[in-house]
Amino acid sequence: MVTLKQIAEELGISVATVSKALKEYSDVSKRTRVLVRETAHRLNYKPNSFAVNLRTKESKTIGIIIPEIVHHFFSSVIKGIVSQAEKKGYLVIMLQSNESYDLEKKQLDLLISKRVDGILISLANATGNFDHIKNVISQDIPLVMFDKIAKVVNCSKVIIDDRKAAYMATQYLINIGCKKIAHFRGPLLPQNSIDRFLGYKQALLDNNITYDSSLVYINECSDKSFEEGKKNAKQLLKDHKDVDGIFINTDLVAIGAMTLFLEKGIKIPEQINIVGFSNWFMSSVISPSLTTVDQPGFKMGKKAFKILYKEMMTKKKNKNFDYKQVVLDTELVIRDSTNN
Amino acid sequence: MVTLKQIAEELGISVATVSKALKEYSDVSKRTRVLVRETAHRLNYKPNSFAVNLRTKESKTIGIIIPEIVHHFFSSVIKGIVSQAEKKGYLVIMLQSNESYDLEKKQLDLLISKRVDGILISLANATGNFDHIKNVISQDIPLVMFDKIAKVVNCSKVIIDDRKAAYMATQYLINIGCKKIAHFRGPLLPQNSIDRFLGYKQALLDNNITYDSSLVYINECSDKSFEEGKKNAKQLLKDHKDVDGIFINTDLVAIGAMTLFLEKGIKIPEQINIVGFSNWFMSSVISPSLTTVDQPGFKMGKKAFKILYKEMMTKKKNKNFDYKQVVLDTELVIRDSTNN
DNA sequence: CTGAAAGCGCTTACAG
DNA sequence: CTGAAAGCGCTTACAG
Repeated sequence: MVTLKQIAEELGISVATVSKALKEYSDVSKRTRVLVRETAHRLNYKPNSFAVNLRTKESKTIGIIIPEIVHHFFSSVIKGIVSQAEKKGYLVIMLQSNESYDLEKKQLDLLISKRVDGILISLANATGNFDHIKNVISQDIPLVMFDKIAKVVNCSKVIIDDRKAAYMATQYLINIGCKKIAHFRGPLLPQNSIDRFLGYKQALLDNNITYDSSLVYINECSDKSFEEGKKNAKQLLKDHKDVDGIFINTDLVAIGAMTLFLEKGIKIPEQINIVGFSNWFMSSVISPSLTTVDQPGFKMGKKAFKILYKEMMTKKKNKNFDYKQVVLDTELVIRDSTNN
Repeated sequence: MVTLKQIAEELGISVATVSKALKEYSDVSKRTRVLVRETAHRLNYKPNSFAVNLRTKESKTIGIIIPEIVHHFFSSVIKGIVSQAEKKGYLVIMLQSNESYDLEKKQLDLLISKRVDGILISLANATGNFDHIKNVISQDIPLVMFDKIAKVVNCSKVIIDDRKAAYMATQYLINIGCKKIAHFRGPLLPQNSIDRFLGYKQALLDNNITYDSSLVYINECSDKSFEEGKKNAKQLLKDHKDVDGIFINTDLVAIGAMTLFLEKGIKIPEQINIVGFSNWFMSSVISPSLTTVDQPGFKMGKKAFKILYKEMMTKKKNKNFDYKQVVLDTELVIRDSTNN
């Protein structure tokens, strides 16, 4: 590999001058600058990033930790992050926590050891203690949480208003005439699962519909969403034959539920109205197509990187930054699984 | 950040000894070793990876370039790579070529500049010239291609036998009695698109069915697969009303086609048998479920990393390595979209 | 405008 | 068993 030294020797000048010429410093003569650049190009010189990192104390690399890669929403977020990062000359290291707290913690350590310039993270469902995150933040390493966040942690965040979105979805079911509305919520722990549930509950209360906890179904295992949807739907039919609407935490679970209903000959939306959450692209494609809350993954990824970038730049100038919380808009996409 | 120097000063010994103690070198007294380790732990010492990289000339990082992140198959491959890499202490930088040759080339340069220890790549559809890849290989940087490969490039590869798999799929359609079998192929360029087409063609020939090029439909734009499936299906109905089987390049396209047929009241599999390719998880879930070729993404990712790892280790010992080509098994998963 | 020098934080061959 | 020294390849403050 070609080094500055070799270019310097080739031209009979010093390494310092070569370095400066390559960086377009103004205190190098035009002649030298041109000569150096030509030689560098001819020898196919590429700066040794290891050395650059060591000197500048930056890696121009960020890390991202998500619970699950094989997931339409998360991969959209990643795409948003990677595309934006590339524009700014940053590379992205990807890690998957597998919804495990221990792994998440270990991976955070890994990224710190690698001395990434910043970290983007969406929490694992199993994460209930946030000391590992706080620890990173207290070291002044820029960190932005997205989607699955911890409200109690003080840092920048990019989210949607899950509560409001769930409220709107439930209100919509009420508006089209549903009287008995069930809710399939996700696992207990993650904040957005909680918020969607709270939105559902609030909408009922505001419309003078008594909240009935037996209408709320939990699905524990998030990597078997489709199956869980079927299971919950089956149970629902046993428990409450007269339910006429369901607000479901995630599209894939909703699709599972719809599949079961169709198998059982129950008509959607005539007998049961269904609203999902996430606007997974399959949801527009299945039959009947699914009414759902659109969750802007790509946009979220872009925004999260932008905030992180600002924090990294501010830190570089040794200034302090304020934490920012961005709430992205969601939209209820009305399709054929509800009776409109 | 704590450095070796600080530990050394704390204990009144040299940096060299601290370094060796931390690395469990045998020529350090037990007492010193223990002392150093305790102090390092107490001060929360983390080696500066920038300095380590510069000295050891490795980054313990690999790069991966894929055409598209938001894609079930590719995200499965990534998951396989990331999980395997983590086991061996490697971090993974992810880049997306967006099916663009120019981007792919630029990103390869980026990774080289970052001095990653190895590269995994699946080619963009637009890539027809392979000099950028050959250039990397000629620099002795370990590189493994997977799934979308270039046959003419001499390097390690992990693939499935697309041709054989397509042959089996087509043969199956023939076996269940199809007389006029169409094929929806992908874009023209990528090797696996070509191979699947050739497998289809060969199966026809071996069964004395005349190959008719008007039965082969191209879909150009790979990020609108579902729509392209519908479009091709529509065209097919106009061109060849009597087709009784279709072998389709990708599940998502197949699902698009099925959707159109169902809309037009055509019965699957009674009127048309459909076989897809990839075994996307939705394919088992839709109605009718889709017969398809299972393409083992997670396994492919793991295998690709393993081969890359071996090459990196061999290179480290300054030995030469032979290129390896691994062909993973595929399986025809028979479901309800074919008449069995 | 150019270059010598120091230093980033580590590792390792070598001397003692 | 310990440590001084050199060096990985850069960047930048400083002197001239």
